[in-house]
Amino acid sequence: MKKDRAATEDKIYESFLSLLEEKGPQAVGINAIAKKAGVSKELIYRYFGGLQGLLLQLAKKGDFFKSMLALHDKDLATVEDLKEFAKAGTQELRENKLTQEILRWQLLENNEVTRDLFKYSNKEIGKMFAISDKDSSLNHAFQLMIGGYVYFTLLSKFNKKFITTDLTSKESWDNFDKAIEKTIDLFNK
Amino acid sequence: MKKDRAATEDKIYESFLSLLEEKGPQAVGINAIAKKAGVSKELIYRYFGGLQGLLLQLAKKGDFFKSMLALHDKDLATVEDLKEFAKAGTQELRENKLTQEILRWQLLENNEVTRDLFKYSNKEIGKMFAISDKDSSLNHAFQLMIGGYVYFTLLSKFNKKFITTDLTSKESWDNFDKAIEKTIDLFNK
DNA sequence: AAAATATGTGACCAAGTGGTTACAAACTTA
DNA sequence: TAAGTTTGTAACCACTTGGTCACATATTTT
Repeated sequence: MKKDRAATEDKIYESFLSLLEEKGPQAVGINAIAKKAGVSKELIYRYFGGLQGLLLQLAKKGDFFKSMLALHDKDLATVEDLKEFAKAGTQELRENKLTQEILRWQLLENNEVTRDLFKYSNKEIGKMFAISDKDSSLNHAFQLMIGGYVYFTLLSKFNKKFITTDLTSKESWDNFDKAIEKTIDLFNK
Repeated sequence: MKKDRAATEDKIYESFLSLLEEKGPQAVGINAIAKKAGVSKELIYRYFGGLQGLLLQLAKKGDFFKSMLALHDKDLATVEDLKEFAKAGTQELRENKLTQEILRWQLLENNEVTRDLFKYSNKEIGKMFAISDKDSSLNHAFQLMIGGYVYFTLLSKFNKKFITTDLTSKESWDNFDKAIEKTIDLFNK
C-alpha cells in the first residue's frame, strides 16, 4: 500500500470542506469526514488535532469574503463606492457556500471548537463594515440590510420562498440589491 | 403510584417547550424531553405521536407572534401605523424566545417532522408582512431590515457583539429601531 | 541489512440516538 | 369481586457519536 501523508491530509481537508458546504455544520463530524475521505479517523486527530484543528486550518486558509476584501483595499470615499461595495458583498455572499455555512454555524453554537474559526471570520467581516462606519446614521440601517441579506440567503437553502418573495429567482435578489442602493441614496440626500 | 394522563401530557409538552426555548432546536430530542419530564419516552409516542406530534401541537397552540397579530387586526393605513407596527414586531421578537428558536430552526432543516410547524408559523409571518406590501418600493427594504433584525437577534444568543455593535445593550436595539423608522420615513417623502 | 520512524487500519470503548417491546400497576367497567 | 382497559416503566434493539488503542505495513535512517 502506498503511503502519502500530504495526499491524505488533502483528502481529509477536502472532505471536510465539501461536507460543510453541502450539508452544513450539523453534518460535520469526525466519523462523517473520515468516511467521506475513505480514511481512518485516527488520522484526523493525528494530523489535524481533531475537528478543532480542521476549523483552525479553515480559518487560516479559508477563502471566504475573498472578493470583498479585494475591494476593501480600494479607497471608498464616495456614495457610489459604498453602493458598489454593497453590491459586491451581496454577490459574494450568495455565491460562496462556505461563507454561508460559517455564518449559519455562528447561529448555532460558540464554543472551544469553533472559537478560532469564528474569531477569524468575524475579523474579516469587521474590516468590511468599517467602511460604512463613517456615517453613523446610515450605519445601523446598512447593518440591518446586510444582516437581512444574510438571513434570506441562509433561509433559501431550505425554503423556496419567504412570504411572497421567491428566494429562487434572480429577480428577487436584484430587488433586494436595489432596495439597499436606494436606501443608501436616501440617507445621503 | 398516581396516574394522570392529562398531567403527564402537560409535563411532556412543557419540558419540550422549555428545552426548545433554553437550548434550541438541536437539544430537542425524544430522550432529552422524556428525561426532563421524568417520564418514559414511550408516552411521548403514545400521547403525541413522537416529536412530529409535539411540533404539531406547538403549531396549533403556539403563542408566537402574539402581540403582532393583535396589532394586525387594526387598520394600518398611515405611515405612523407602519412604524408602530414595526416597533411592536421587533419588541415581540426580542422578548419571545420560542419565536426565536422556531426561526432559528428554519435555518437548519425542513423535513417531514418540522413541516407542519413551519407551515403554520410562516402563515402567521405572512399575515404581518401583507401590511407593508402596499408600497412595493419600500417592501423589499422593509423585509431586509426585519430580516436583519431577526438575524441579529438569533446571533445575540451566542455572540456578545457584531463588529462594533454591542448586542447586549438596549441602546443598540434602539438604534436599530430608529434606523427602521427613519428608513420608512425616507421612503415616504 | 537492521533498526527506527512514519503512516495507516480496524477493533474497541462508553455514551447517546430514536424507536419498540414486554410487562406491571392502577383505574374502570362489568 | 373479577375482567378489561388505561397508564406507566424499564429493558432492549440496532445504530451512531467522539475518542483511543494495539497492531501492521511502508518508508527512512543508521
